[in-house]
Amino acid sequence: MRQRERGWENRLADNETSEAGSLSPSRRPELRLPGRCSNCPLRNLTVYDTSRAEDAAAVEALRRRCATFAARRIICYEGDAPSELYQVFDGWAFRYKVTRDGRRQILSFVLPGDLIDLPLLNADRTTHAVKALTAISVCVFSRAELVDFIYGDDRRARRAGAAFAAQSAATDEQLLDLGQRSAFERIARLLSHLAAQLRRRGLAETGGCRLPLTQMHIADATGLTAVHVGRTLREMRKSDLLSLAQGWLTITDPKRLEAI
Amino acid sequence: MRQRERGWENRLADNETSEAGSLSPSRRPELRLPGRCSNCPLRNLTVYDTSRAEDAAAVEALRRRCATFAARRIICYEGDAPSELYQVFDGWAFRYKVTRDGRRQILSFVLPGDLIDLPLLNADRTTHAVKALTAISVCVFSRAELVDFIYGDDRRARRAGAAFAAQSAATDEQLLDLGQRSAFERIARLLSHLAAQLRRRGLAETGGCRLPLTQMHIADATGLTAVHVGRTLREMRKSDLLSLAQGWLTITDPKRLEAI
DNA sequence: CGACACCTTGATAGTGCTCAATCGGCGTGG
DNA sequence: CCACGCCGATTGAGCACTATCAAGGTGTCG
Repeated sequence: MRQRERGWENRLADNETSEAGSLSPSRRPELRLPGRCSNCPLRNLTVYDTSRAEDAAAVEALRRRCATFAARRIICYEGDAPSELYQVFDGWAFRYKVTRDGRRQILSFVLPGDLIDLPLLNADRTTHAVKALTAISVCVFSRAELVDFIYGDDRRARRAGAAFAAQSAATDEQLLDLGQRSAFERIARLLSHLAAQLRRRGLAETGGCRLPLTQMHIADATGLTAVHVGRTLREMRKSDLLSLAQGWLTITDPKRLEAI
Repeated sequence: MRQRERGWENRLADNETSEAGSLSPSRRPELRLPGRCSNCPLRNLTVYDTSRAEDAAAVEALRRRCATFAARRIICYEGDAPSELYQVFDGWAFRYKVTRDGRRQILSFVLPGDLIDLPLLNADRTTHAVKALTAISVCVFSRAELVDFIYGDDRRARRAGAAFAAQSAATDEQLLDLGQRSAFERIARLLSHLAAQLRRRGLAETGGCRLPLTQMHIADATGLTAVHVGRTLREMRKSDLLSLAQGWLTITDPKRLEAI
């Protein structure tokens, strides 16, 4: 049975403030902070639709404040019943679960525009922990108020439902990946999926995109070990499929990648 | 790369009518059909709450008809946009996805009381196929009507949301299982989880419960091969943990099982 | 400069897969 | 009524994929 010693990452306390690893200060992009909802670049990517001016105003009135979290900060633990909800504006986080003997599974990465822990709209306890991957900035809402806002109007409730359906489709894909696909396929699909997400949010450049994942994160997301992820990534680089180094992902052969 | 020849099961046409495998007619329970919603034994287990008489009447008015499907009948394919929704009354089904080269992942088993494909409340295409495992009986609703009914009242919409949250928690657990746990653990947890579900629905007896799964189904649900499932099941039997034979599951040592 | 995180590489081991054969049960058709 | 076909379970032998263990290298930060 695999049993992994708790890494340093798991020992971090709530007030950990160190920065993300491998980027030199010059290459580390600075954290952007949320502004007005009405011209938010993410406004048509969220659970609530703020493309109409009155809705944008309503959401902005609902927003309690903005906040930031340092990289590696644990945002919530499994079983918490937070009274506030966070919506990511900039930076990355991830949702994960841990077994009793310390093995970690990353369930999904949370990107700008995503509500951290969507099911909290309909349950009062989280079923997984969340951690900031990079420094992140978020908009903060009262859970009760946001829930009432969304369920106060059936158009909004349906849109939230659509977000649920989308997330459910994504996790179904993940189950297929974890259950049936090889290491090579899993990693290829994870990176390809993340690149697509970033493109949709306008966070990718033509030469590739910033991907602040360590091999350990990829390993925990795909159910592999970091060592094996490293080897597979080398294979991919050698066969000119893609390359991932220094937090930068370049997809060399998008066609072949899609075919996997 | 594993590549599995399409088994006979995948070749079945829509109108397949043969019965489920290994039970002799005497042991095969007969299929029960739905009656009045007001005294439905499943009434507090569904997406809509019919414990109040008026709600029960509303749902019953909404129900178009009852229907049955033969075992092994494919109920819908990935990508379908059905105009009707089914709620299982008796029997088992399962949701699954298939890769291009024929590997199958069972996403979940659908038990009495479950709406087949919950996300269809919020999306118009399915992202997975569904197949009857045994013969099943269902209540049939118009999708549009049921959606309007649920979103027409925010209490009902919230309850449907809670169903979403519950399913999301379940699939998160599954991701942890598939990504991080050994074959032994996965099988133990799957069977233990199914037994708990059946107990909650009053479908378990003290000596165990009926489990109409072949080793192939368990394999596809856990991401293993049927051969390896067989070996692991033998180990479990030998160590007096549980036994599964002839469609009957007996949990010999519930305590030790929970500890896994 | 040292500590630490992260990546890389090598050697070795093990879990679970593949291929193949056998056997019993059930359904079908002569 | 019996033969045959087919599915599902079981077992064995061999191997592939991935994990484990260990060591060394690089870059960043204090």
